[in-house]
Amino acid sequence: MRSSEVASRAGVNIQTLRYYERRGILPRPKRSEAGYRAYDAQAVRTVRFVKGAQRLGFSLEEIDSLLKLAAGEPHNCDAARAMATDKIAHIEAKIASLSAMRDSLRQLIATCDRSPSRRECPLLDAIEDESIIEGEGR
Amino acid sequence: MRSSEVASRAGVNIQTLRYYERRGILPRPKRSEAGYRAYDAQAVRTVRFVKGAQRLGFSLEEIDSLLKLAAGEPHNCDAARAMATDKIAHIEAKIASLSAMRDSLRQLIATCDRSPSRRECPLLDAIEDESIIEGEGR
DNA sequence: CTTGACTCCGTACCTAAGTACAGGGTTTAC
DNA sequence: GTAAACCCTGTACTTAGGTACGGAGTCAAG
Repeated sequence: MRSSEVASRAGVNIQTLRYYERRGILPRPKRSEAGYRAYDAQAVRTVRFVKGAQRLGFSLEEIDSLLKLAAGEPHNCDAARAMATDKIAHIEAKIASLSAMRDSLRQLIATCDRSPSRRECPLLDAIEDESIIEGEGR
Repeated sequence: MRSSEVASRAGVNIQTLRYYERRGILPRPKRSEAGYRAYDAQAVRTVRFVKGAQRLGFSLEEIDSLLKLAAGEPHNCDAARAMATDKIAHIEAKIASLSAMRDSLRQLIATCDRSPSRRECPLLDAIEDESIIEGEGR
């Protein structure tokens, strides 16, 4: 697959592919005789994952570490488990905040026939400040 | 409460408060005789919400619309309900992706005593491309 | 009554994550 | 065999979301 095909299938710009390659997020693909990049189908999946994870609030650095983890790095099982456990904690914190937001909005829907100031939507309190103590989210 | 207190309580820079004010995300607070900003406790909650929502992948523009919704805008109940319903759909899509990511990582933990290449972690497929058809996420 | 710690404003700068451009080679379709 | 439509590289620009800087006013403590 050539650059433009991967790009259009994954819904990104061609330059973005090069950018990800430079960042080490997308592996350097094989090249044709003329030096053209020849991607496999995996590349599309990877890029889609990256874009999706970004929408969930992950930085490229975090996404990079998720990709490495999914690819079998680190080799050491205990280390891999520890990393995965840490990621899961972060993810569950996000899920908890989102669930609380959803519940607030449902409450708004239920009470929105009242005067606007009397509507109930405790959205501001939906997000507990769970920073997870700088345990770094790399 | 003066700027520095709000900033430190909410864990942001003072300049960030001014920036949010300019963006219309934080309401212009009352001023002291000398022109100093005098914030109420609500400001801290608002800023914390903004930072939390950003970690969940919302842009300031989206966050602005969530804040308005929570504050009783639009007045019209049907319009407010429609907006809230739309937000909920977006939020649930995020929750679904995050849940799938978490499950993938759990699977990794369960299978990580195998050789790294034999570990199972379908992380790349965890995020369905649910863009919600440009239904705008304002 | 001055020193240090705060505030104001406007403007300029920074980082992350792209995106575009210039100047060049390749491939395919007529 | 040449134009359209690709691709390459390196470098420069852009956007969102801040952050810092300069010059000036304020206020409490010694």
